[in-house]
Amino acid sequence: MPASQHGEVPASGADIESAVPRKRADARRNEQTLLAAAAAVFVTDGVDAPVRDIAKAAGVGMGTIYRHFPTRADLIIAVYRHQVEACADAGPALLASSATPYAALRQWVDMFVDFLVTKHGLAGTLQSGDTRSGPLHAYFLDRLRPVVAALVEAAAAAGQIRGDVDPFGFLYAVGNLCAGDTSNPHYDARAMVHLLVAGLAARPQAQPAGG
Amino acid sequence: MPASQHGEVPASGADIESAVPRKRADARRNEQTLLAAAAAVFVTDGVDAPVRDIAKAAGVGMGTIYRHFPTRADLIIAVYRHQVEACADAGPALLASSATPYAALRQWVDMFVDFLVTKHGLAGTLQSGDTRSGPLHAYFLDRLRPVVAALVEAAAAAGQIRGDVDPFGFLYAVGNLCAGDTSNPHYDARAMVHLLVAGLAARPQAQPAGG
DNA sequence: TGCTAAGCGGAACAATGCTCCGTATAGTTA
DNA sequence: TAACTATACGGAGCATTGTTCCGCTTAGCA
Repeated sequence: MPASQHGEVPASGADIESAVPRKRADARRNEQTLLAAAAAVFVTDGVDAPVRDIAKAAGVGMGTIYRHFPTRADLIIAVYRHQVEACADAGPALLASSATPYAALRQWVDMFVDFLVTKHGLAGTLQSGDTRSGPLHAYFLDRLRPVVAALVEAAAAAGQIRGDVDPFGFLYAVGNLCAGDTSNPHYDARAMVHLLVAGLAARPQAQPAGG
Repeated sequence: MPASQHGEVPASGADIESAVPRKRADARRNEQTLLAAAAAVFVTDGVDAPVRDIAKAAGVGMGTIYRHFPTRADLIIAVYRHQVEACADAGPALLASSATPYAALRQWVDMFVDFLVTKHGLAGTLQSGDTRSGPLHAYFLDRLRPVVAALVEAAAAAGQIRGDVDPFGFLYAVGNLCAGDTSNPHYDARAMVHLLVAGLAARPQAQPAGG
């Protein structure tokens, strides 16, 4: 199957001639500089740092950023791509190594939450439905939804969680729970996600939904 | 007791002389016009509508908006104050009328979620930790936290939910779950909140929290 | 060494929250 | 009724931020 094959991306498809004529050396150098600078700025100022600050940190102009990364969201994707891929790969691995599918699901969620919570503002950018964040939103969800779906379906098949859980909605919900003021000492995103995951395993009972 | 006494606000404290010298007639008229216009714009364009649009809809200038409402957030608070107060009042009422505290909690959460979900963008504005939304954030949380705390504590005392639930965090979490792209047909905020509430009632089990 | 396409920097544009200040007027007083 | 002043108003303007545009520079090649 045409799986992910991420990791090193030397010259983005060097085999297919004519398609990508190989970038100029300074361009490749700048791309790496930008990724490093962006990662550093994201750590100190959060993912919401202005594009200008990143350009300044990298010592390049605005135009250079936007030639390499069409939008802010694309830059964010590029910076975190490796970690997202690692999360995606961890799903099947946990499913294979854990005692039960539900245990795998819990571990996977813990890993994902750790990722989101430590990247200040990332979860927020992920959820905001504005046009600009579109690509980021789509990338995360497209990449991770199948992984979550496999975990959820396995746990449901094993009878460990209810069978009516929408994987997409669940993933989105976990992201939402990690959004907002992450530095707020009074809000413990991990605890709330644990509650949500516990709810997954609870036997569905008649909800007095008044609406 | 100096309770809320919201609803009509004739001259904001007519008894205390000198403190508030009673606004001019045109000012009072404009404030009402603004509230109505803002409410209408929020319904059609969402809570994130630009201040300029609201000014235009009300037929006033920017200055007029900002004299009446120091920030965007204050305007939003004013528009939804009645509904927030209604939510706050519903807490004790449900606790008194419901069969069990947990049932009251569930019903209250349903009511709150209905409120948030139908006001496009409100939950998002609520959570975003930026300075501008500060007042809104603070108002909602300060007003509703005690209500949720009473519900949660009653349910915990009755042994219906776990005892280690932080009311603040729970309220914040519900708000978060309602944030994001509410119009996304693939995301059902109500269902996710139900999951969270179900997790409240689940017996705490050893979480393999790796951290 | 010279040429050209690829790449670069940063000014400029658009959107948006908010401030400032000159002008208009409600309410009062003579 | 006329004059006066505190109050209120309108909207231009400022600051921030994502994004685009375009003239200048330079890597890579002949």
